[in-house]
Amino acid sequence: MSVDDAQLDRAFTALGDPVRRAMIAQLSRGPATVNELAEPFPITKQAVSRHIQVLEAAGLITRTRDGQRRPCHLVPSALEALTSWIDEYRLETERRFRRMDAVLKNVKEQEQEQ
Amino acid sequence: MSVDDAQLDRAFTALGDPVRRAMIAQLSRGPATVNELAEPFPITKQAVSRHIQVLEAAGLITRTRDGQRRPCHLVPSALEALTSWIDEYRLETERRFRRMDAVLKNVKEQEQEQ
DNA sequence: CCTATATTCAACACATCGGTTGATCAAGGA
DNA sequence: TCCTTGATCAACCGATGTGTTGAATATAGG
Repeated sequence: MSVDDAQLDRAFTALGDPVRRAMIAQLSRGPATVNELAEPFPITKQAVSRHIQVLEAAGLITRTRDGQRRPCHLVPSALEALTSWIDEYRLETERRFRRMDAVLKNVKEQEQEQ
Repeated sequence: MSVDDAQLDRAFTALGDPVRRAMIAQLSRGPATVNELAEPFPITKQAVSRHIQVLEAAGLITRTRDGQRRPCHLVPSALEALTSWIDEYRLETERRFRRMDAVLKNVKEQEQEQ
């Protein structure tokens, strides 16, 4: 299952900020509200609220309703889509490296036979 | 093996651009020069050169020297560092979901016993 | 030596990002 | 109803990102 290009843009860009990565880390331990997510950081709640909107637009989190609170929840499948994208190219590169190593090994053996 | 925070910033941000992701895809099929990487895009070589500098600063590629050319090579271990970071939090979230499912199942069973 | 090719540097324009403050909206509780 | 709390909206500011053009550097090759 693949995602569209613009969504990959948003997701990778979202992870390119240390505040948002820390939020991801916190949310992996359970849902949290804006206030709870804001607590560790020396920035305003408004700024945190916008970081959350970025994560939500990227599909990395979803939000529910609990009275006046809007808890955030991590979406593991969205994270999985990113690792899939990366792994496709990493694995292809590693395969290529192995093929190249094999070729070099053959060359060496032929040199020894001379 | 973990990387420092600023390097994660650069790497994830680097992947948050469709041009740079396309370059990663191309480099997974083999090394390429600035000119070769520029060919698919309707932008100047200078712009491509800077995209390459971003990828290099992020540690995602390295460059060698071949006469007047500067071929780029993908660094699979750098990609692996990113999937590791993501997987840590994805897997923790999935474990938590499974624990929650188990709890809900227990509640259901207790209700049936009443 | 002279020229062509590959790449990079420098300066600029414009958009987006990440933060602020102040106002606003929505839900709860005395 | 009134006040508090949680969250968001709007306007603004400085920094950064991505593109451009034009000049500079470095290597290859006649």
